[in-house]
Amino acid sequence: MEADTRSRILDAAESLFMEHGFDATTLRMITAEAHANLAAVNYHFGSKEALIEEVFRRRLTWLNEQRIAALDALEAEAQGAPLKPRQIVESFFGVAIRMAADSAGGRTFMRLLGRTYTEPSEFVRRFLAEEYAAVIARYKAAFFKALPDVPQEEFLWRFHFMMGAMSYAVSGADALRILGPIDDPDPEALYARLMSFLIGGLRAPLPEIHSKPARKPRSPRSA
Amino acid sequence: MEADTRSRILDAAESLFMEHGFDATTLRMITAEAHANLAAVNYHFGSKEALIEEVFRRRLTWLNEQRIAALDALEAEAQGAPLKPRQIVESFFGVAIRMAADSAGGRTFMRLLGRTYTEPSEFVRRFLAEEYAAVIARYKAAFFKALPDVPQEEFLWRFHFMMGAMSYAVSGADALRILGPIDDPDPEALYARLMSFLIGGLRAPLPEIHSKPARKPRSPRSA
DNA sequence: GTCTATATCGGGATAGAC
DNA sequence: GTCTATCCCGATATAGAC
Repeated sequence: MEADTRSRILDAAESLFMEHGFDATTLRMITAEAHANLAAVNYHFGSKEALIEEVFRRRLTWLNEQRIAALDALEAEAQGAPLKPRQIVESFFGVAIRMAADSAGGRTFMRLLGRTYTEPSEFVRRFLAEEYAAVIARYKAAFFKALPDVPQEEFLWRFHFMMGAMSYAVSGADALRILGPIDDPDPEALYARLMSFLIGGLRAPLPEIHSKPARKPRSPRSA
Repeated sequence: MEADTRSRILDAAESLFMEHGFDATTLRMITAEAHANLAAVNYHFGSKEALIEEVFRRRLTWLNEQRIAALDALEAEAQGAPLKPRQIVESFFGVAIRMAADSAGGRTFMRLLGRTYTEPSEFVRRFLAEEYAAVIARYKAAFFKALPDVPQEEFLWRFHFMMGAMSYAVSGADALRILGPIDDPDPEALYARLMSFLIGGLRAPLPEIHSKPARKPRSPRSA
């Protein structure tokens, strides 16, 4: 608990960003929680925006390195043969679920990341795209090789859907409570549940793209 | 485009909330976009918080009524027999995808809704839970009847995962662009893709809950 | 119902002592 | 590296004329 000021600020910011969002979180809240002085943020990071970037960078870099290392290991073992989809899914999302299971800030961070992924805030999304570029390229290649029968565009959407399911998975029981009372699952169970679901979705029969022109009643624009 | 002031404010707020989030969106931005006076928000809605609620209410009430009507129709036709999972999924998520396909504010609203669902902001989440209570109860019952072999807790998680996939689906190409360049799909194609994925996930083999104690390398807490 | 003007507050950032 | 004090800005909300 008594890390240096810089780390305490990052921990506090991560937690408060998750709970209140970027804008609603003030530097005053952060420094109060971190038992640091208000001016310390600008001293250590230069600006609030730079602090946000650093909150992501310190964990995301590590996370994606783990993913690439996991893929390296799988591909070395396969000796050029295509991997099983299940292996690829497990290596990509497993690393994330494991981080989310980390009792320290890992869970908080993964929830924050999932929420941020769809936020339209220009500067955060550009930053994320850069951080992800390398790992995405590797996994796309691995998936395309493993699933040659799935059109690439179809696969990209399924990957996107998987990210959505994963994001809600780590966002956890808080959100789920809208569906009704439920226990917070232990991480192993959550991992198993999510993997079944993801593999099921990934391997589902391909859709008929020219499908039904679903009835479309007019939606109201005002009360 | 020349609706009354109240509607113009709701339209502008919906769009700006989606783009910038609740806190980053100021009443000044809203009234400027709506060609209304700054004081008009407080006159028509009383406060920013009440405005936020009204933005959700005006579309969500209708959306969930459609869902219940769709389920009523299916159950009437089935005459007491369990529905097919596919029918239930299509009626719940189909209504949403159709609203998202609406060229007016529907798409904006669905994106906003998906993002808000996992936001921890107390007051919005409580509000959403109330708005959803009736429809969730109905759909839970229908699913439990249709899938008696799936444990209820397992199903709730799968429902939650489906909501996540759906949320990312409507959040659309903006977020997907992190995965690489891709066309904005036409709504029919998106609908077909998502349904395949959701059904595949919902019907996946049940996970082994006592599964592997995934290796857990330590994650870093600071740079 | 719509405007202008303003009260009140709290934000990010910085200067400069220690 | 850490503090106090402060600048400057823009936020929500309201008062009161029209």
